Amino acid sequence: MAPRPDPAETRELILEAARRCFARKGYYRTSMDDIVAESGLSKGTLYWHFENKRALFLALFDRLMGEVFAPTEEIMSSDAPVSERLRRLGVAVSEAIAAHPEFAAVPANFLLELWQDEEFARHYLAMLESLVEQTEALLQEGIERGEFRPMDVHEVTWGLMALYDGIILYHMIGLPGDLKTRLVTMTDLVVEGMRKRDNS
Amino acid sequence: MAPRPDPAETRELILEAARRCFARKGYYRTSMDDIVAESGLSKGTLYWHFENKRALFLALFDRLMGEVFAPTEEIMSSDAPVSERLRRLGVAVSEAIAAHPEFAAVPANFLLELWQDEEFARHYLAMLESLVEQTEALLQEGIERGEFRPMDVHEVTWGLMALYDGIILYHMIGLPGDLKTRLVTMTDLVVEGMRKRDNS
Amino acid sequence: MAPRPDPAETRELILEAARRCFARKGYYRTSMDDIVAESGLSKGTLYWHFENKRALFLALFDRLMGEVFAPTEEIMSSDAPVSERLRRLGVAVSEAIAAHPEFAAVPANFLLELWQDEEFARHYLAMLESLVEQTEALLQEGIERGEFRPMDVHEVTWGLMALYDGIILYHMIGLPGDLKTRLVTMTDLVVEGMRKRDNS
Amino acid sequence: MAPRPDPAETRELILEAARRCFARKGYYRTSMDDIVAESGLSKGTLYWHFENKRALFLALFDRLMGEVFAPTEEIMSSDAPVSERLRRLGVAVSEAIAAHPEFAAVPANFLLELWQDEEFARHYLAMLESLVEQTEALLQEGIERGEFRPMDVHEVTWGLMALYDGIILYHMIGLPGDLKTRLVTMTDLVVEGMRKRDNS
DNA sequence: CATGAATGAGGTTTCATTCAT
DNA sequence: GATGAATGAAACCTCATTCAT
Repeated sequence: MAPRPDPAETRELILEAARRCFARKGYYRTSMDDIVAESGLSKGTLYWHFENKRALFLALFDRLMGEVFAPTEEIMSSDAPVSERLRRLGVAVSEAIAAHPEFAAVPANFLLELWQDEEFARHYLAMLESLVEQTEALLQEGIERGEFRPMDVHEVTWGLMALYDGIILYHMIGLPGDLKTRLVTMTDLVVEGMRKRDNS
Repeated sequence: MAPRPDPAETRELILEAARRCFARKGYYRTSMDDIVAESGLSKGTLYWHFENKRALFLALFDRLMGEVFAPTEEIMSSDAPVSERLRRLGVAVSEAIAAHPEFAAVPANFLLELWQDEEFARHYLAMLESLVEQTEALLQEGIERGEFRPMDVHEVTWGLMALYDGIILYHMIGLPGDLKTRLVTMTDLVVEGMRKRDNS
Repeated sequence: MAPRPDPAETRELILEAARRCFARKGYYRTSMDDIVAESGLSKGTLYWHFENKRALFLALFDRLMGEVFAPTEEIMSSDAPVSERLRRLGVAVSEAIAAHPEFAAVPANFLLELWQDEEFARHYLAMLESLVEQTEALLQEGIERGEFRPMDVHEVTWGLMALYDGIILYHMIGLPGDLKTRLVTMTDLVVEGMRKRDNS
Repeated sequence: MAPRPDPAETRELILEAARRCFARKGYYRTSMDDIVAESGLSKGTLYWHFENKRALFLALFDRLMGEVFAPTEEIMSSDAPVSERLRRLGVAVSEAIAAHPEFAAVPANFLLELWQDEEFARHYLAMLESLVEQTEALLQEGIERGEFRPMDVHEVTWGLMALYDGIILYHMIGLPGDLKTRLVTMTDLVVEGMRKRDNS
């Protein structure tokens, strides 16, 4: 007899296949048949595990965001100087992406769907907001410790997010340059820009 | 029969209708039928003026990028301090986008939905590269004038591009915050980070 | 829902519907919608079983050619006089065509509408060549047995093919006359023309 | 001022362009736009000279058939032996085709349309019948002169037509071999098959 | 006579989803 | 749990034809 397959494993196979497909061709250009072919499973199985294409994408997104942001919490709560912690964040993110080179495209795709899709939008914002809160607290700490000048912490936090997403996006679409170098360079510049000057 | 319309005007009607549609629903979710309905023209007319959906989008993209980047040249070649010119760039871009609220989504579409498309990618890169060259020259001038510390001009230029695209993207997808404020705030932070310190 | 039908049977239904449609209107004038209507199936089903219209036609063609040429091998390898075998071939072909009155138009379609198509041409040639080889061997045997005068076997074989296809074509397009009579009459004339004369 | 173009010349240009297009791609795959491009004229001009695509094709067909069959009358009414005249017919046809290598495909295309198009059918049959009558008379003369055995003249005439069309068709679709050789070889074989034997 | 933009019905194909087995 | 054939709406695109200039 064929060994009865483990459902959790099947789910895994689907997610991995979907990850490869979405990374290769994006959300719209990936068909369920593509994922069927990539996974070696059947169409019915896909629909048994995931309600529809969107739900499959959403599940994948959750897991990917988890992997990318897993190290952040630890870094943020260390007691190194804030500027040092920010730089380490850049390094951590770039390493997470480098470790999964092909999956990295998915968040960009996600934004695509997000934009004008209520369900997605709520989902993504929730995720982003927790990250924003942590970063705001980090910057605030920097100010209180006297590392940074006073500033609009909320504004700069969103600016940093946008900077990171922009750099990651450029990386995904194959623009030239090294991801880690660019993340660190730009983080350092912004950190330097925030730093308290002796004469100020 | 109806009096013969001016072909150039027809082309315009199509582009405007397409702009509204793409801004509303994105590239993939907009069908040629949507544009037909929005324009009030016939499908044959659309295909008479544009080879296919992709070509229509590309034509639209070109024109939009032109509008957004039209003011940059003038700003870049002024003789104000480089840091001042950079800040004005941010202002100019945000105003161009604000002036055409509904069209602005199109470039984001381009990046998000179409980066898998070789033809599109080449097209966009060509456009970006000219901007990169100008910016590199600007930063170089800043260093030579003693405004900025020495740095890897190429790297920072791409980082600035990514920063701008990230901020614009966040704006397009409706994340909270004011576009101009954010562009200026972040530009200033980076400029401050590049600035030559008295004691360095 | 309807009880699950047998896929092989579905394929059969499609082929039969296509056969009727192509016979009625030819390849180009038959739309996939025509075949959908004729088969009572859905468009998706057609495309599940056949990659595209061309592939459907090709599959149909293969089967029809198979039916028409099935009896040839047996006839060719009998030990009757070669001239007798050639005449029997004509009879067999005309009977195969008469047995499937409505399908017969498809090969004509093939030749007339699709000879510009590389893929089709290759396909047809492969089929024809095996037939050509057999016929060449047959004529050669006729010469060696002293039934026929020496001749350019290759040239005459292709001439016979063309004769048959011409006659079948005229039959398909409804020109007057009886298929079998004409095939046999012309075969006999050519055979007579090849025959060794006592005084030569 | 531009010299006013001669309408007859324009008509000629259209027919020549159409000939090239139809020969290249067949009737259905040739679009009016193809002919517009090939001719360098405008769509309106095509429709001013010809009512529609079909009428254009028909006009072209007439002229081509005229060119191919122009020499037949003279040959048929010579007083050479009938067998010799038949052979000359084959030569004449092959030379007419060789002289216009690219137009030759059109008659085959014509048959395609003919098949199931009443208007075309009438047209083609009228042309063919005049040829059939001449050929029947020729064969009859051959019998009366004692060159040929008695036979069903009508049947053999249609058989010869089919033979010629088959050979021409094979030539058009690019099957191997030389057109003239094949026409002559097969004509001779059939003539030989009709010839009165000394001992019969 | 000539032009070419405009038309719209109709073509082929794709694809997310369902459901009997 | 798993399968894969079946569905049909909807996508993109073609093209013969018209007609105001």
